[in-house]
Order: sequence, then C-alpha cells, then structure tokens
Amino acid sequence: MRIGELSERTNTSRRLLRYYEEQMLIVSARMPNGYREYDERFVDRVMQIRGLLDAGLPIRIIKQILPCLDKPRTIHFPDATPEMLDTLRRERDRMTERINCLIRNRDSVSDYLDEVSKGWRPDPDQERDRHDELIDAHSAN
Amino acid sequence: MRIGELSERTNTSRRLLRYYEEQMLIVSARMPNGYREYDERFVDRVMQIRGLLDAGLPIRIIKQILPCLDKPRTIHFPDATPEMLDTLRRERDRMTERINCLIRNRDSVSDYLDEVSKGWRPDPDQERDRHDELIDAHSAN
DNA sequence: TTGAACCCTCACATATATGTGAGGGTCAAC
DNA sequence: GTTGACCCTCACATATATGTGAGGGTTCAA
Repeated sequence: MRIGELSERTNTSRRLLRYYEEQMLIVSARMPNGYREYDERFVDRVMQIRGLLDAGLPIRIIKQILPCLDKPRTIHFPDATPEMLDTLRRERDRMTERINCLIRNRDSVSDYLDEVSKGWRPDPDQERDRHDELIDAHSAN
Repeated sequence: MRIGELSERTNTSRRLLRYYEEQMLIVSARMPNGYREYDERFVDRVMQIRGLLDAGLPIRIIKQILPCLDKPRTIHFPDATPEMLDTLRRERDRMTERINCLIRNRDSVSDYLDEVSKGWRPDPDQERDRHDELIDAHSAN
C-alpha cells in the first residue's frame, strides 16, 4: 500500500510516517516512481509505535526496543551488546513504573467516576474528619 | 519547606516546580520575603505529577484529573459538570489503553531479555554456548 | 560586613513530536 | 490533454516540557 492508505489505516499523518522513517523506526520500499510502498505488517508496526509514543517513550528508546518485539527475534540476538541489554532492562523497569503509576491513577479516576455515578451527595455529618484525612491524602506516587 | 528542598526530594528542577505552579498544577504559599513555602503533601503531589507526565499525559489533562485523586475527594464533587465527567471517562479509557500497550510491550521486552539470558549470557561465568550462536547470527545477516 | 547559599522574576534557548505549505512530479479518468 | 488525487522533498512553524542565565533581593554565619 502507499503512504495515504497507511496513513488512514493507522490514523497517522503522512508527515509523521515520513518522520518515523527518517528516525529509522520504519523503512519503506520505493516504487519505480519514487512512491513509498508498505506491506500489511506496517499497519501494526505503526500502531505499536504510536502506542509507545503515547505512553511517553521517546523515539530514541522505541528504536532500541522495537527490534526485540519482532518475532522471530533470534535474528537480533547478535546485536545485543551488554550495554544494550542494560538499557533494555532499565527501560523494562521504567515501563513497569509507568504501568503502576498509570494503574494507580486510572483506578483513582475510576473510583471517582463510580462514586459520582452512584449518586454521591455531600453529607455534612462527614465533613468533620476532612482535615485529618488531608494529611495522608497522596500516597505512593 | 522551600523550593530547594522540594526540588531535591522530588528530583525535579526548581524551574519545573515554578512551571507547574504557573500551569496551576500546584499552588504555593508565600513567606513574607516572597519565597515559596510548601508543606509535606507536595512531595507526593509533585511525584504524582511527574509520574503522569512521564506516562504521557499532558499537563492540560493532569490538571483535570488531579482534583479527583484527592482524598477525601468530596470537596470536588460539586465541580463535576457532565462535560467534565465525559472528559474523565475518556481519559480513564485512554489510560487503560496506555496501560495495555505498555504491558504488551514491556512483556515483549521482558521475554526478549529472558530468552537472551537463557541462551546467551554476556555474564562471563556462563559463556559456553555463545560461539555457536554467533556463527548462526552472522550468517543470518 | 562580606560571602555563600538560598530565593525571586523574566527572558531566551533547546528538544521532541507534529503541522503546514510551497514547488513540483505521476497517473488515471474524463 | 487537462484535471484531480495522489506522491515527493524541503523548509519553516507550533506546542510542550525543560534548561540556562542574567539581574537582583534575603538570610546567616564567619
């Protein structure tokens, strides 16, 4: 497929697809007329890139972890220098931290929405303790 | 505490703490000499903000969800307009998508690391098999 | 009373991801 | 053979989060 179709199917501007290519996250074949040509695999690949970008990973890091996400991944073993593996372990751990942070906060938002939809109403009898609770309000972020 | 201590305890530059204040993510009291004064709660609050920023949420959104994360949150219920609740639901869903994307990719990285460490340990104590795999590797390229 | 170590505001600079548009090919349909 | 919908490169613009530094006040201890 050409860039326009990939753009529509991944909801990503042509500009960005060319940018990702420039940043070497993807590679494109070229048709005789110079047009870029992509095969089906790129739909998922681009959506994966977008997901990771949206989750806060910079292109520099995405470029490093993408090769590990290919299956079969054996081809990429030889590229794995010890420094690279260290980077990957660090990134894996950062991703886990991000996940936990997101889960905690998503659950808070979720709880909030649940309580609102249950029809919470201000109860003057419970306002007494508010000050005390404020003290240990934010935990573990 | 003053901004320097908060900065050290949250590993966040003074510049950014002032920026978060300008963006109304946090508020500071002022001492008579004009210095900012923070109480303990801000340590967690700032770390929460940093976690969310790192997870890809823009300040605009963080500003909207932060009030829901306060406990007790009752104070903020009356502010919840229907549009606001819609935004929150959308953000909750986006956070869930981010979480799933991160988990998928983290697990892939993790699997990769596991396989590398099973087959090819850069650790000098366990280098037995490396030679064969290196041969394979080079012919695959 | 001087100096170090804080703090203030303000402004300009940088990196990253993204938008926009100019100037110009390619190609299929009318 | 003209038109419209694609594609190309290149360059400039924008938004967001962050760094850096100038110019200047405050506090405290030697």
